[in-house]
Amino acid sequence: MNITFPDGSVKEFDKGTSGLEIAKSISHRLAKEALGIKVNNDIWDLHRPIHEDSFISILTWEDKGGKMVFWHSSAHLMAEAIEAVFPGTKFGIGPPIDNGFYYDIDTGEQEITQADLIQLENKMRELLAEKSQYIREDISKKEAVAYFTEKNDEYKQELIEELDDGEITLYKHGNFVDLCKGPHLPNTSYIKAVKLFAIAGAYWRGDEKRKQLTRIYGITFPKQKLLDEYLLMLEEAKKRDHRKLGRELEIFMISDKVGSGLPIWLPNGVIIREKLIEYLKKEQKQRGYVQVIAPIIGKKELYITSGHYEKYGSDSFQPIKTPSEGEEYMLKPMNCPHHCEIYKNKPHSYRELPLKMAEFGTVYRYEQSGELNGLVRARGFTQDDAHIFCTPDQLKEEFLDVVDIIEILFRKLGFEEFSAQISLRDPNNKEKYIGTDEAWEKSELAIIEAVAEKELNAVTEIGEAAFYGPKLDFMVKDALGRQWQLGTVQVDYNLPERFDLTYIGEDNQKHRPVMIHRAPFGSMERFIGLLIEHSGGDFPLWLAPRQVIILPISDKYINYAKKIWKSLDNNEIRTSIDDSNEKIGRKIRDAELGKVPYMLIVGEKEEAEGSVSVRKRKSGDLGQVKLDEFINSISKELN
RNA sequence: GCCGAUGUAGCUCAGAUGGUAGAGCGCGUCCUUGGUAAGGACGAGGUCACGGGUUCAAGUCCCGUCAUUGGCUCCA
Repeated sequence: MNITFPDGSVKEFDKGTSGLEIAKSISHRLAKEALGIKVNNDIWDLHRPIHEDSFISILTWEDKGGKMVFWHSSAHLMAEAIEAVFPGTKFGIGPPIDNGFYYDIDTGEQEITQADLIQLENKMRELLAEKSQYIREDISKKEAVAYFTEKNDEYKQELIEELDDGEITLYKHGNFVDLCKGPHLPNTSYIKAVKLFAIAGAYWRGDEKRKQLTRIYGITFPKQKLLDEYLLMLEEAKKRDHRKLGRELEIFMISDKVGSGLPIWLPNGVIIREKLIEYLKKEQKQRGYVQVIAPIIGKKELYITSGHYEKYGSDSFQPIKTPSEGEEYMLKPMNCPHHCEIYKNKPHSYRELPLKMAEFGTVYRYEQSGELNGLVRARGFTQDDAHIFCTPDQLKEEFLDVVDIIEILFRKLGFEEFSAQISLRDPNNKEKYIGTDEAWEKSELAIIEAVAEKELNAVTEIGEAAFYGPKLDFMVKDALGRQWQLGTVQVDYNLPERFDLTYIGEDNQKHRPVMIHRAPFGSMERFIGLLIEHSGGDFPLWLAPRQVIILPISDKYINYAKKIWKSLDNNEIRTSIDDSNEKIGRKIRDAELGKVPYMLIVGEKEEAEGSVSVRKRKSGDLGQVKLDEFINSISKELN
């Protein structure tokens, strides 16, 4: 049979040759590193014989597929350990995930706690040393049902029910047998380092109404060194946690007494926030957006009209009642209903469209308590919202313009790597959505074409659209490679309908405009939370709350420091003076930990020459320059 | 909302088996007036999240509430 390699070369092998044998024929090293083999479009066990002409690639730790095989096998190993330590445990599912694997289990009466993880880890180490082979076995549905019925494992039984006879396989290793389609490592000894992390509850099959199982998360590696690096990375992430840095750098606070999920912006945070807003406003103004400001409450009827009350009313902050009239007002959960009312304030001609209405609007949503997370998930937050009212024909162009803004913003903030997700409707399930086929086709096409034109790296998800229109979401990767969902662009046919929005067309007839909702940052809170973690608190100069700090060598030079401060302040450079009674080394350390981009050290020499000694955050001493020179260069940097 | 963990000074954390609270950092005062990542001395800070209960006695044990946190579910 002919085996085609990823580089296109073809080599002949005997029928029944396994992936491992093919790897060996290439190099000893590859055979050692191989974890699985991709045969055509499936991943197979290395030991599984190949009988037909195939395209193959050998998967190692470097491949995502290789890691998946590795972690899937690790999940089985953990299951074996669990069964040994907690006999009678029933098993749900145990898949690999982006960083490791988990297994959902039901230990019945036996309670499993954090402390047991150590024991399980030890058991896993013991088991992997046994070098048990992972053995694949085809089994009939009847046999499979019989096996798991006897084992009294109703979860596996349920999974089998949904499979067709003839496609059921078991994997055995050591003392553990699992219903599993594989693939797996040749044997357990590939796993060299084990770490179990956490116990969590997880609903069986993700269904809130079903039993909650115990989920154990773990990660394994083929080398101890890789585990050490991973743990180090986790520590780094912890250091960058926006909740920790947000407190230390006095960006925001949360007070139990004010309410959970309600971040309060401190002066340093306000500077960052206002700078970002200023930048986006400028960008929007150039593109013809107009700013509006709506109140943060609105009558309940407004949200009944918009449909939000019906859908979210009972899970929202409940209505505010007026003292006498018996009217009910709600905290606004979205800005769009207000903006629709603004649109209706006067009749519109097609000549005015697109109308781009922007507001940094603060909204309140009663997020579930378990979801709250610093700035990243809050109950009160400010969207960098805008609604574009346009004709269907203008949709694509407007979409492109929005994508353009998002790109510019992300680049400006140093997120070079970002991707997008196109969410379309499920054409087999049209009743879930509102709007005509024609409108959907037009708007989906507009998004797809806009994405293609911008050459965005996008995935398409069918059935993920909102009920009122398709959308495009943007994801960025932060400095540690973590994905965050940020900006969103959504097409909406629903609200124009509900609010009966119209414009007069060229034909002198009334037409329905289309609305685009868009928020490039998503929310100021979420975005700044991400920015904190991405930058580790080392904000770019233009956003840094304190841009320059003057460090006098001793208090003899405080007067000179004040003079410098005045010059910098006149140039709108955010400057402070460390007039504490400390030595220069200490002042530098404090400024460094305070993440101030520039330190100006001034003493006898500097005062005599009208200069400053510049020290840059993280890079150190840049030498002595004239004050004017420094102001020039920093102003240039800020351009 | 659900499962697990946690809640002690502004921050980070110690406080076996119940006997009336401690460190480092920060803060204040004083000494020191210094040249590129921590100068020194002294001092002030705590209803041990809150509410009940057990006990002669609770930071410590039990119950409840609130909050934080790791997940799950949800996310206009």
